[in-house]
Amino acid sequence: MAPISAPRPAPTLEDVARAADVSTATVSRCLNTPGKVSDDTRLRVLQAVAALGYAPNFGARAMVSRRTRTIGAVIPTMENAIFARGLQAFQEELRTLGYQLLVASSSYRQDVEEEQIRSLVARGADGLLLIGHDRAPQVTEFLHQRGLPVLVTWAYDPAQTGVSVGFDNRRAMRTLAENTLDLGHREIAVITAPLADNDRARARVDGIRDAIAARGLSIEGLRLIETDYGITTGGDAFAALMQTRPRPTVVMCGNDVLAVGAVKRARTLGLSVPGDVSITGFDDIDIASVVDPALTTVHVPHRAMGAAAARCLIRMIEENGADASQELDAHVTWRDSLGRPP
Amino acid sequence: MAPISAPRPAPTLEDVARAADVSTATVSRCLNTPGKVSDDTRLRVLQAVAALGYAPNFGARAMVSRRTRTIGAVIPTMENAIFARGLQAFQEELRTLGYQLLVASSSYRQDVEEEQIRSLVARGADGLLLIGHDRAPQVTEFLHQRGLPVLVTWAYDPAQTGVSVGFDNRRAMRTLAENTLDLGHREIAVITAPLADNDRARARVDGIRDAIAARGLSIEGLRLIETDYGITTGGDAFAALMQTRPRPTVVMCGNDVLAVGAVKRARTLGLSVPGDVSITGFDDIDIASVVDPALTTVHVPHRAMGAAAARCLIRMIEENGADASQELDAHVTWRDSLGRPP
DNA sequence: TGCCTCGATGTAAGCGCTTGCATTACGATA
DNA sequence: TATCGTAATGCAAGCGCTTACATCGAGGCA
Repeated sequence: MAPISAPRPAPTLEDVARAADVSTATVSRCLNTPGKVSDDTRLRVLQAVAALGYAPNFGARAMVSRRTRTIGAVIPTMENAIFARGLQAFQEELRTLGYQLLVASSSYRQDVEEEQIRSLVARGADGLLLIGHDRAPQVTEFLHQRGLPVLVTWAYDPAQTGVSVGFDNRRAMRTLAENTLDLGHREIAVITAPLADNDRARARVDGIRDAIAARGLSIEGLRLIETDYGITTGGDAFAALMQTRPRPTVVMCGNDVLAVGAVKRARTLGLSVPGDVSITGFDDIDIASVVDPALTTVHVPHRAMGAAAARCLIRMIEENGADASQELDAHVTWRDSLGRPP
Repeated sequence: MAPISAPRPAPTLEDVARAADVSTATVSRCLNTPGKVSDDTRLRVLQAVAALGYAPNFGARAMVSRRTRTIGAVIPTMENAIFARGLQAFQEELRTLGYQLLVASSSYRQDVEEEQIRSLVARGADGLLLIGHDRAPQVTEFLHQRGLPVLVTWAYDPAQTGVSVGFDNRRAMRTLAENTLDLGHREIAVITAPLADNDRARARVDGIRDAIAARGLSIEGLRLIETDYGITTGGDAFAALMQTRPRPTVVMCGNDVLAVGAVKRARTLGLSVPGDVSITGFDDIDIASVVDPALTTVHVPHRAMGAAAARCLIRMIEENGADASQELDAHVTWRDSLGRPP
């Protein structure tokens, strides 16, 4: 049992001022605008700061300066590697810019997201990072009237208003689908995350439809299963699709995790990939190259996106301008899970 | 371009008071201690609150109440699935308890961790979640004199002071090593994350040594490579170990990512796992069961640990007691990468 | 020498909120 | 009817900080 010592109250500006024998204003200036203070005063003050272990009180500073140097982010879940990785880069960049990250996750639920957004705003976040465009109008309205800088990421949709840093999910998936069609596939099935409230997932499916339509082929035969994020759920969806007739020659998955589930299940079912059936992913997370056969997927520059988002958002805050949206490249990465139809 | 509307300043308590024709004190009471206000006043005030879209100013409230309902967490990196998953659970539990999560990452660097800890404290975190016990004494001292509740997790070491919620890395790895020895392995090699500043990594290696020593075998021959977290780095280390003579019959890895790298490289080198060489992991993240052959590893209850940590920390804060440490079970999960020596 | 300029410092007014204490109005009690 | 207790409300201090403005002193210049 550690000895119980009365928690010493944190030293205040006034304590420092007294120790250095100056006014609180001077201490404040030392810390914020060192140029306005003479060298020896500054030295004295800084020594007092160090001696007392002084750290400015966040609440007080926030109240008077109307800034918190805190950025709020609401992501669906950290458990998904694509968000974790991008968020890590976002946070690292934020740190170099002198900001902290306040994170909340919505578990892909729009109502939770709204609650989290309001909470972050109430906590004085100077800016918000949000994933995708799908959002109730009253939330957008709320944010807009608060005049709070908001950056949307993990998506870049020219049709949407608002600043975003991301990639074009629809176009990227369309390219992959075109490659699939070029190989001769005609029986296409899709496994996707639930489409409601998820513009990225919808865009990816739309990309597949675009490719099919552009070839003058019929969209009718396109089989599609929506299922929750997970390796097992992906496998189950795959098994179900393999029961349909004519049997799909390729299963395009909305993300790598579902695709990995499909690949694993294919092996269980005694199907060779891509010999009997091809499978594609999306995101290019680690797992995509670990699974056997390695996934042909769409590579998304998660880290670059996170870092770019941080810079863009801070620019919006500090130069309070509506920064321009930024599109990053997401390209097909060829590995082994996509081949010619049997 | 969205129409530029001057950001309306957030309404204050006083605005609400004026609208409801009461004093600010009454509004404050309505929000915090509704019982002390008459029914019709309360109704009037709440209507005004809704009409104005009032939300209390966080800084002001924090300053006067000395609470922020914010928990700070410093983790090595979100990119590592084991932290991301646990943190997600931690955050979800926090949310149900009415707290927000402030996250920082240290990139496994002690100096960065210290900086982040100080920053979180300055921001008024009501409590801190930290990973592992390794920390400069001045940091522990700082935290202690601040009287701030601190919970250590991802580790449970009976020899350490301070409250922790975690598992015994050393004992878990010792068990796995004993299983390995039981299978007849005598040429053991180890790939680990850098040991400096990482008590979990050291504990795992010590667990292996314990097992060997307990069998009366010599520790001398134990080959060990420290390398950064990553699939590729794990593979490189594996390749290097395979050059040593006598060639290891088993490579025990400090975590699953390194182990996956080793397994993939073994295939490249034309070695069969576990026919020619066995490989073990630690953590049991998704990737462990995706790789082929699937990893024999130590299963860590990341989600349960995160949730338990949240409950424990909040208890420490709200009942300001030194809660008891909690040990969770981490057990060996048998899959295919560990077999008899050739 | 006297006046002005300018850099360094101090003074004090809030920022928006909570809360101890004072005040008010009412019904109950004697 | 005079007195008192009580519930509801208001008043105002103060949390720790930033910053506009006032003050002071030391050169520089005529």
